[in-house]
Amino acid sequence: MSTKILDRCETMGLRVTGQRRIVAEVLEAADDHPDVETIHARAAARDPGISVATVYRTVKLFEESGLLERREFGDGRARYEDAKRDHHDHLIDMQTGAVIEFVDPEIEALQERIARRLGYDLKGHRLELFGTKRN
Amino acid sequence: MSTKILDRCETMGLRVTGQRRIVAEVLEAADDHPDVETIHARAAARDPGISVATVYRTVKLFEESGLLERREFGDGRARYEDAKRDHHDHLIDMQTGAVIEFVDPEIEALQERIARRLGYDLKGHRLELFGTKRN
DNA sequence: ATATGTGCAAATGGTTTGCGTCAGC
DNA sequence: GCTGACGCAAACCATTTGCACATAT
Repeated sequence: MSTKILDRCETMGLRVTGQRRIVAEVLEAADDHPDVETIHARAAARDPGISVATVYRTVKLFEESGLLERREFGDGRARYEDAKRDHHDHLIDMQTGAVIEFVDPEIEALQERIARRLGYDLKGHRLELFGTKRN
Repeated sequence: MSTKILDRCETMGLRVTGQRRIVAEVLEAADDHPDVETIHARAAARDPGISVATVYRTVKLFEESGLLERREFGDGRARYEDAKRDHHDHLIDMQTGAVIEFVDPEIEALQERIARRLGYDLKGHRLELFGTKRN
């Protein structure tokens, strides 16, 4: 399967509209973690007529279809990124809002180990690990 | 310093009102992670006249004073817990909303190590670690 | 041709705030 | 008594939704 969001969109049998094409391409090109307002701004640069409501509907659809992943970093708005990127986690500076991406195999093991330690059944569920550290 | 929220509230020089006393006691007694609506419900059981606005103002004040810690688990509402409890982190089941508390010294080291690896200055900042795992 | 997507504006849900009144110190 | 807290209702902000019209297939 192609790595492009738009192609996966078609593969999923979703209708390909002008707006969806643009939202897909915006997120394809993004190397950050844009919120809906930002996605809309970037999309509007290509099609000034696109509405925020459509962006909201589109990212929600894409997320439910597994094309995008929704992130919530505690600032009240959702952020999105291409689901097909290599797996990674995030470290957020709550003072500055800076987002640090990283990959650490230990986290994966840790999550599974902790859940297992507590007798928790993992099948089909998504687990989010929230760790806090004050310095 | 006493371990009771109310005492720390006084120590901080905050005015002790009937409502603040109740909110402090509600969170003192809580062994879960109540959101504002829940805190208000529990508080209203003692003083039916207490308003949600006051609960919002109080938990915010307490958080800024370091008496409480605010948590956001991705469901759109903030949750609070006593800041003086032993340090721990959280694992959330995004399907059921189940909150699993755990302590794991590796997470601490991991957070510091990752930030350091990236040349990030930690001083005075609070870092949140967000890890995702699908099963 | 028909089912589905879009834009607009109104509605929602959590949280904040202005204002007049009340209470802690 | 003065400063700050409370209750109420309106305001806010991110997100969702109803409806009339437009468009992909």
